[in-house]
Amino acid sequence: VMILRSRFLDARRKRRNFSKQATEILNEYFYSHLSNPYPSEEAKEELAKKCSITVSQVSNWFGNKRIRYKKNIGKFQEEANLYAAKTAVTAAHAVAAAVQNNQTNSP
Amino acid sequence: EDKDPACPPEQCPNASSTQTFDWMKVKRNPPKTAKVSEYGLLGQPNTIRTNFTTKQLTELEKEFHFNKYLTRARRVEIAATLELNETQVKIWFQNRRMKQKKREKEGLAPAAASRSAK
DNA sequence: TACCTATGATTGATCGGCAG
DNA sequence: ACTGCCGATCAATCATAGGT
Repeated sequence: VMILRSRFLDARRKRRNFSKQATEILNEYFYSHLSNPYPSEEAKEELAKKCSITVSQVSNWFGNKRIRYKKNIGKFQEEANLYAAKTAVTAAHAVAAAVQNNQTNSP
Repeated sequence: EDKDPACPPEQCPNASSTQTFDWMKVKRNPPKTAKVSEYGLLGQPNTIRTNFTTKQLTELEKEFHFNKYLTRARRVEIAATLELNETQVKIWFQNRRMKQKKREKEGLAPAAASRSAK
């Protein structure tokens, strides 16, 4: 096949892993939205800013994460529980705040 | 901000671990790049990702720089020349346009960022 | 150094929605 | 009803980074 793959030998070779904190932020979002891990364009921009990476990289990360997660859920179980527990608290607080806020201004 | 459509009122009373949500079950239909025609025994309709050759990509790229959009006639011509079906050529141009747009976007954001940093 | 897994990026093709 | 395009995503693969 002469490995026609050498057709572009692109930027993929200069790949650098994201920082530990960036991965932390992305995983927190992913697992706290495990029921629907599809951040909106706005959410992606926010994540990109927090992680100091581009929106495309955020998209790539979620794309890879979703595919790899469902491919082998068991392998991510530990990680899932870790983040689920970590974010369950903040999520609960957010819900509580939302509920209270909803009560104060309900027509 | 963002809402969680799944489980509004009371939830997570059980399930120590995570459940399997719909997005995890999503399965895409295999590519139908097949040419329904002959394939005697081994029913192997090209249900796999086509790997374009360097020659095909070079030609497509050249055509793209000439015209971002294809006309029916041009598409037929190119498909024949590169031995690809019209759908593949059409899809290649669509993906190429998206790629172009993404590049332009990524190419302006950094500039704006450096300016705001000053 | 060799080998294997984790991970970011690329890309042909699919999905849903919209316009003509 | 049918077709092309867009935007997002999928899914498989590439090539490198990291660990043993």
